[in-house]
Amino acid sequence: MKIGELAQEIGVNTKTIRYYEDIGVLPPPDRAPNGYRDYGGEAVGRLRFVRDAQATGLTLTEIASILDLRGQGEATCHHVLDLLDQHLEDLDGHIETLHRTHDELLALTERAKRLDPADCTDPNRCQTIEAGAHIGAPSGARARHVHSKPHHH
Amino acid sequence: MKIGELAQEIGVNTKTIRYYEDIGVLPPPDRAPNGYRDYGGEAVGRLRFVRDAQATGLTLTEIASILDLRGQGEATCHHVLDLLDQHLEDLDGHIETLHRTHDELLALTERAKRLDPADCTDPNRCQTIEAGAHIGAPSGARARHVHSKPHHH
DNA sequence: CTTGACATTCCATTCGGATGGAAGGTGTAG
DNA sequence: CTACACCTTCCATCCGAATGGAATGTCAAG
Repeated sequence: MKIGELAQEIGVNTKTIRYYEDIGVLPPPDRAPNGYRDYGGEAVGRLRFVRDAQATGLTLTEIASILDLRGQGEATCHHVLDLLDQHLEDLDGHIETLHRTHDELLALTERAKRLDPADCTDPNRCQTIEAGAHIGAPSGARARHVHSKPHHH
Repeated sequence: MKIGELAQEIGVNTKTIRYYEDIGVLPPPDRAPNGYRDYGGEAVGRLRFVRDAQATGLTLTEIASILDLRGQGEATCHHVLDLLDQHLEDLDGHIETLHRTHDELLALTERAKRLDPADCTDPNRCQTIEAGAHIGAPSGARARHVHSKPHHH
């Protein structure tokens, strides 16, 4: 299958696919006689996994190191396992934060809707905003998570 | 409290806090006579909320539009509500993807560990990789989610 | 045999989200 | 007084993740 078909199947830009190939997230596919990239069926699953893994917060580089490392030996094996372990742990915390904040946002919208049957008539006060103003303030112990990855410059 | 104290409390760089202020995510705090930023207690909750909201995938701009908009009138109210609704929906899907991929990753590491009591002795084959090679391929209906937000350039 | 949809490579730009560093002011402990 | 940590503003840079566009090639349909 050609790059455009793959792109459409997964719903990404062809540019993105070439970019993934450049940075080593996707292996270079075969080429048709005319030089066009020619993908086999596995490519779909691969790409799909990349998007999912990305959604869990893995960077493309980490995903690459999981999927595209053969020929590196023992050290890397441990490295990859550690990475996965660590990420799973992070992920659990992250999911928790998500749930918590989900509930907060939900409460916020509900309150705003209830507050608001008269439909925000005063152009100088947005009640959603008022309602949100004190958000996050008086609610108990809050685990820090977010970007445990420090930016490393 | 001074910017450094706030920063330490939440665990972010002071630069980041000034940056948030610049882009309107945090309101300009009072200033001490010497010009230093002087934060009240609410700032902690605010900043905490920003980090949590960010963790759910809201961009700083969206967070700003939720928290920092008074004086815009009706249109904006609806806009904010829509944004929240939409985001909650996205969030549910996202959490689901996270769970699914969490399970996949977990299975992957487990399998790798089991496969591997002899500890990856062949420097030319990483079994974790082999195990991962077919990942994402033959497992049923997979809801697309990830970045529903198209990049808008 | 041209028109249009798709490819290719290569280089530049965008965007969001920070972070670095210079140049200088402030405040407090020794 | 002098370190020294901390603050200020302003400007530059970095990173990850794409995306845009130019110049060119390929192919199928009319």
